[in-house]
This record gives sequence, structure tokens and C-alpha cells, in this order.
Amino acid sequence: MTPDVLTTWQAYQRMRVLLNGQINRELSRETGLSEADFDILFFMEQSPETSVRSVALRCGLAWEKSRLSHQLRRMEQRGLIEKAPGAVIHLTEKGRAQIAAARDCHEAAVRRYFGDVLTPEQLATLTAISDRVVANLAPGAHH
Amino acid sequence: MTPDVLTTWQAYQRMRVLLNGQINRELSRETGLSEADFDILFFMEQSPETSVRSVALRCGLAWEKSRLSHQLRRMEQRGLIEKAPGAVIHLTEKGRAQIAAARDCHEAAVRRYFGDVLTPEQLATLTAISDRVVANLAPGAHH
DNA sequence: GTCAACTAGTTGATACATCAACCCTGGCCT
DNA sequence: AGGCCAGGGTTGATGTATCAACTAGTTGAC
Repeated sequence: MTPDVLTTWQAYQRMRVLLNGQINRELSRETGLSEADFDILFFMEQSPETSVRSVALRCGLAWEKSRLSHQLRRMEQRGLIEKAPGAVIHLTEKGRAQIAAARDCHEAAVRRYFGDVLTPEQLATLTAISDRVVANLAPGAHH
Repeated sequence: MTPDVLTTWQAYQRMRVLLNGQINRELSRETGLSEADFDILFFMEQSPETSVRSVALRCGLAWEKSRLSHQLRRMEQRGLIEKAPGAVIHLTEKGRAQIAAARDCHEAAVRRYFGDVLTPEQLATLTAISDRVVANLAPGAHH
């Protein structure tokens, strides 16, 4: 029983599309935040400083610079963040409130559709798989 | 050593973003096809018939109807497919040629960044994980 | 000093995804 | 018959992702 690579790929693709679609849909409906919004706000909330340099966001999230620039402009227009001189980004009170509310919703969805249906062994293996693939990719993670 | 769900989730997210980014970038650069183009053309090429009803595409790919409609319009403008009355889609000669060329490129990238770096056990586990998650999600896979 | 190369960031164009609001058409009910 | 409702398909608006081209500050060689 050799696991065909393409079979696994197709199964993985299906999970990727459906799982993230479901979680993003719930997040958007219940909090008004997109996945992109959530990633940015979550990163900033975790950060020990009250402000973050945009290059830290780029490295931490592995985003392209233009993507980040567009996203930050839209988020500033909505009042979730503020841009200060020197490529420094501040989390506004509104942004802090929204991420606090969204975190629980997001975590619950992740558990419901992902964590709760897998065994500890499966979770451990998936972590190993992800790290392996990313490590193999990372040397060429240029943009 | 309990594998924390959120740790696994973050590792998985990182793989998801970087891996699909890399493969899609290569596919686009070398063949001019997006992931969406590829999915449509691949499905149609696999189909035993020379034409496909659009509802079959919707179910097979688990796409929303408006997404499919927009995508088919763009692909028809580029001459990859043709729409016939009765919601029937034909693969043009140009489309057939492009998917034939792209398949090898795509498969090579999947092996290079995914299949070749994982063990058979890991591949088997990932298939099981994907099927489990999708099965748990599928009852509510409405749009 | 100055020129070249590099890096961070921005912008505009284009493609893609999602939502809501439509139009049809084919049952199905009474 | 008339009405009505569910489903497939389209469209427009909006948000998001990517690429290429551009600006501006830094560094380093000469």
C-alpha cells in the first residue's frame, strides 16, 4: 500500500480549501475581520511592544512587501491601526478591542473543525510535516 | 508532550501559505496558468466526456457558483474554454494544449516541495487527516 | 564626492474571491 | 390555471493577492 503522492496532494488540497474557507467565513461573519486582518492584529497583539516595525510584520508573516503595504493602508482607513513615521505601526484601541473579541471566535473554530477531530498523534505528525516542508522551502523563500 | 492544537495550527498555516505560494508562483511563471485555471482545466481533461456541465465543476471542485461563473467568463475570453447553450463547457484545443503542458510542471513542483521531502508514513497520515477533517466539515459544505 | 547597488516602502494594474441582488426555469401545490 | 418556491446561472461591488515600476534612504567602492 504505497501512498500515492498525488492522492495525498488532492486530499490535502481539499482540506486546505474547505477548512480555511469555513474558518474564514465564520470569522468574517462574526467579527468582521478577514484572515489578513486577523493575522496582522494577532501578530501585533502578541508583540511585547505597543508598536511594531513593518519589517517585523513582513518577516513574521512571510508576506510580500506590496501585500503588506496595501493591507496596512486599508486597515488604517478602517481605524484598526495607525502608521507613524519611521515605518512604525501602532495598534489602535479599536484594533485591540477587535482582536481581543476575534481571538476566541477564531480559536473556537480551529478547535471545532481541526483540533477536536484529530488525534494527538495526528497533530504531532502534522507539525512535523509542516516544519519539514517549510524548512525545505525556506532557503528559497524570496519575494 | 502534548501537541498543542494552536502550535500545530500555526505550523500548518505557515506550510499552507508558503507551499501553495511557491507552487502557484512556479506554475504561473512557467505556464501562465493560475491555480484556478489549472483546477478547471485539469478537471475537464480528466473527464471522460469532451464537455462538462458547469454544475459538475461546481460539485467536483466545491466552488461557489459566482466564483465559477466569473472564472469561466475570464477563461472564455482567453480562449481556453467555450460555453455552449445548456450550461455546457467545452475545452478548446488551446485549453487542452495548455493543461497538457502544465500538468508536468505542476506535478514536478508538487513532488519537489511536498512528496519528496515526506516519508510514506507522513503521506499516509496526512491523507487520513485530510479525509477526517473534510468528512467532519462536509455536512455543512453548503454555499 | 559620487556613482552603483541594495533595501524598505509605495503605487497602479490586473486577476481572483466573496457577497448580495438579480434573472430564469422547472417542479409542485391547492 | 395561477401562484410560488427552490436551484442554477449571471452580474456588480468590494476586498484581497500579485506583479512591475517607481521613490527614497544606506552602504560601499573607487
